[in-house]
Amino acid sequence: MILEKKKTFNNFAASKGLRSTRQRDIILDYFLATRQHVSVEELYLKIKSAHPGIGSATVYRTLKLFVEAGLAREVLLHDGQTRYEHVMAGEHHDHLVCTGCNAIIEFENETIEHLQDEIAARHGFLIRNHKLEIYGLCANCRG
Amino acid sequence: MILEKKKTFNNFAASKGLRSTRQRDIILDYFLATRQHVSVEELYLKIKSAHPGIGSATVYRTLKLFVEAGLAREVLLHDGQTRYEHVMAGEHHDHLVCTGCNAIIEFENETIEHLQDEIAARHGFLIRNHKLEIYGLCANCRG
DNA sequence: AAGCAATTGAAAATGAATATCAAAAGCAGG
DNA sequence: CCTGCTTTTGATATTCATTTTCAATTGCTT
Ligand SMILES: [Mn+2]
Ligand SMILES: [Mn+2]
Ligand SMILES: [Zn+2]
Ligand SMILES: [Zn+2]
Repeated sequence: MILEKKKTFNNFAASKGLRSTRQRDIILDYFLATRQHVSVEELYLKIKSAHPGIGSATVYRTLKLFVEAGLAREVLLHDGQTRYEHVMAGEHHDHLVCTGCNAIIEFENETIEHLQDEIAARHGFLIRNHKLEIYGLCANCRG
Repeated sequence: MILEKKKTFNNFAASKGLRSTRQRDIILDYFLATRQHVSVEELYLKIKSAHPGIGSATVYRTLKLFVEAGLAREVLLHDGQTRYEHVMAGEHHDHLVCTGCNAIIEFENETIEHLQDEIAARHGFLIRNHKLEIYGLCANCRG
C-alpha cells in the first residue's frame, strides 16, 4: 500500500516532468507514516525533528503535489488549518468531528450520496464534489 | 419579519446586559436589508458608505452577537471569507455552491437529516450541528 | 450631573498560506 | 565526470482575514 502510493507519486512526477528530490521522498515517507488528517504544521514539525533542514514552504508545496497526484485530499475543518488525508483511488467518505477531543470518525453512506445526486439533478446542478461534516461530541466526550 | 428579528436581538441584548448602541442598530438594519450569505467585508463596505465612522472591528464583533442571538448563522465556504446568513428560529438548510458564478442554492432534505442522526447514533455520537455543501456548476454555468 | 462599566475605532498583532528570489540541486548531453 | 540549463529549495517577506489592544467615547444607573 505504501509502495503503491510511492509508485503513484513517481508516475505522476514522471508524467509532469518533476524532478526527484530528497525532500519530496522524505515528505512522502512521513505523510504515508501518519494517520488520517494531518495538518501541515503537524507534519512539518515531525519532519523537522529528524530533518531540520527542510522548510515549511516545501511541505506546503509538496502536499499540494500529493493532492494533484491523487494520493492525498485536503480536508478543511473549522480550526483554520488545512489538513490532508490519505485517499485510495475512487474512495470517498465523510466525517463526524468531535469538538471535545478533535477525534474524527469516518463514514460512508450510499443513500445520502444518492440523495445528493437527486437534489442536484432537481436543480440542474452538476456535482464536482461535496463535503458533509457532522460536528458534536463523540461517545467518550459525551460523559 | 424584520421587526421580529429586531425584537429577537433586543431580547438577547437585554438578557445579556448588553447596551443599546447606535452602531449595533445600524449594523442590524444593514444585515437585515441584505440577501443571504453576506461576507463581513461586503456588509462593512455598504455600511461605511453611509456611516463612515463605523469600524470593521465593530462589524465583526456585532455579527458574532447576531449569531449568539440566533438570528444569523456563519457560513464558511471555501473562499477564505466568513459569510453570514439569516436564520429563522429552528430553520435549517444546506447549500449547493456554484464554483462558476458563486451562486448558492439552498435546499432541505428530511431524509438526509434523518440518516445523519442514524449514523451518529450508530457511533454514539451527539450531533451539535452539521454542514453539507455540494460544489459544482449550476444550470447556467454548465453551458 | 457623576461615576463606572461597556463599547468603539484605529492601529497593531496574529496566523495560516503564498510569493519572492538567490543559492543549491537534479538532469541532460557531451 | 564536467557543463549548462532548469527546477527546486529554504529563508524571508508579504498577504489577507480576523482578533486583540487600548485609550477615548458612550450608555446606563443613581
Ligand atoms: Mn477522512
Ligand atoms: Mn443559506
Ligand atoms: Zn471526543
Ligand atoms: Zn453558476
